[in-house]
Amino acid sequence: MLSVDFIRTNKLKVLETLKNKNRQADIEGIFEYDDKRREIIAKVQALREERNKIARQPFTDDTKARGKEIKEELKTIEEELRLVEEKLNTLLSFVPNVPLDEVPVGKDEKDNVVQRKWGEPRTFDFKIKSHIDLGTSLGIIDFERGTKVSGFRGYFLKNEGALLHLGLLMYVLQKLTKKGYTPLIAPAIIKKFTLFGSGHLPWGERELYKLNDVDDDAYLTATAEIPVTAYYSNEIIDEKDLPKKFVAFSPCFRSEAGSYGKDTKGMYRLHEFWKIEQVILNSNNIDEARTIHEELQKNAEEILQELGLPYQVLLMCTGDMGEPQLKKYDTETWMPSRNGYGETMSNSIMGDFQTRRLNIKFRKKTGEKEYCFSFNNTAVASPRILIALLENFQEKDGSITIPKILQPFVGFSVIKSKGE
RNA sequence: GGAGAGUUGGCAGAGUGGCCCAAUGCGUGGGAUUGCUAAUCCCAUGAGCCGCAAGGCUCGCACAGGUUCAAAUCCUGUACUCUCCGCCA
Repeated sequence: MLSVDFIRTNKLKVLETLKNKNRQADIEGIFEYDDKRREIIAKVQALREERNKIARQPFTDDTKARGKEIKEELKTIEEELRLVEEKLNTLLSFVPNVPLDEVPVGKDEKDNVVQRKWGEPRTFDFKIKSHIDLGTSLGIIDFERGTKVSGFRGYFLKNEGALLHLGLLMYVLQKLTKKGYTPLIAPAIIKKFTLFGSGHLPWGERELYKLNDVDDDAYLTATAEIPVTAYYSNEIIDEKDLPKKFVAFSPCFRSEAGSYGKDTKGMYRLHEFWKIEQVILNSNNIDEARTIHEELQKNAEEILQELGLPYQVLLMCTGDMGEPQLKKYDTETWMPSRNGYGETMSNSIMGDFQTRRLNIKFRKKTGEKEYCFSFNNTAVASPRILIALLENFQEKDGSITIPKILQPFVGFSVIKSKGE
């Protein structure tokens, strides 16, 4: 959410953003409804003022009569205000955030800019297997029974697969905790306001699982970003307590409506996965924002480096970033069976877009209050990362070598082939 | 799921229709005093809006409605917390 003031003073930039991010919003309508709103508020406040004055005076028949009038007038005018505000907020909620200057203008993913690559994709001297074949033959992933029990995109992780999944998450949770991030286990059942707050609504409704039959204000979260960003909703944080850094676990649920045909096999696109997410709240200082963004990026890259997985980092163009983002990096990890890089992490500066919706402010030393900036980046998402892990570290005999860093967390150094 | 008791500012806590535009204390921030520390004293400290300023206004007592000329206070619903019963990991 942007403020009307911001949109007024930066109208050209906002219109340009609509074009660059390929979105639509009724800017003139916003101005119109905002004018109406101001006008009505003035009236409402004047009437309330009179009412309050009368109520503090000695009670007479005259005051009673005037009081009754005011009551009636307020009733209609407050209803009018409610409708205007509702309309204004709806219009406002569709205005995307304005990207930073260094973000490339572009139409779609083809216009993203590779920032750097790390690691050489391994060349194999044998015919490689996909994670699907590896997982099945090693007895560590069971897709058939997964879909039997859970449905399309269902899976079981089994034996070393199960241990690897949890070990990875624990490794990352511990690593970032040591860096001073607060570990957090976030709720997966969340209220609607958190989704609106994060910017997943009003745009992404189709992506979400809704628990209508149980509770009409209950959804399954798509990422820990949503509950964790809302953690401080309606709160004011002392500037000296910033930044707030979290490393948060949650299961993630995605209906993937609209992508039925995509990535239908394997562990790339799933309805259900587990993820450790980095979430930071800070002041609205833009230089600090860039620094924090790089810190989040460095954490993610360190993880991939320690795992020994080749990756590339992309600076996302305007057309391929979401509504709330000021700037976004995607980190893509090498996946041999795709013969290419696949997205495994996504790192965003959200500015005050989310914090306005969630009403999260910070108090400066001077006592002034302003909206915080929010940030988030994946730390690790599994099973997707298992694709890279299994495929990159497979051996000729079908076994998998486990990266050193993970061994203490999983309790083995190799997943042995069950014999061929 | 059932029965009962609660919910006032960062915290404690007063207020049971109009003198509440929420007392007081603690905490916090700023200042004075001060070899250092402590203590003491002064100012500020719910949210927001208007104004260059002086100053003014609105909202706010879990949330949402309602009654009333007037609501923290009365009524209804909801959420949450606590105690007990049931169920459950």
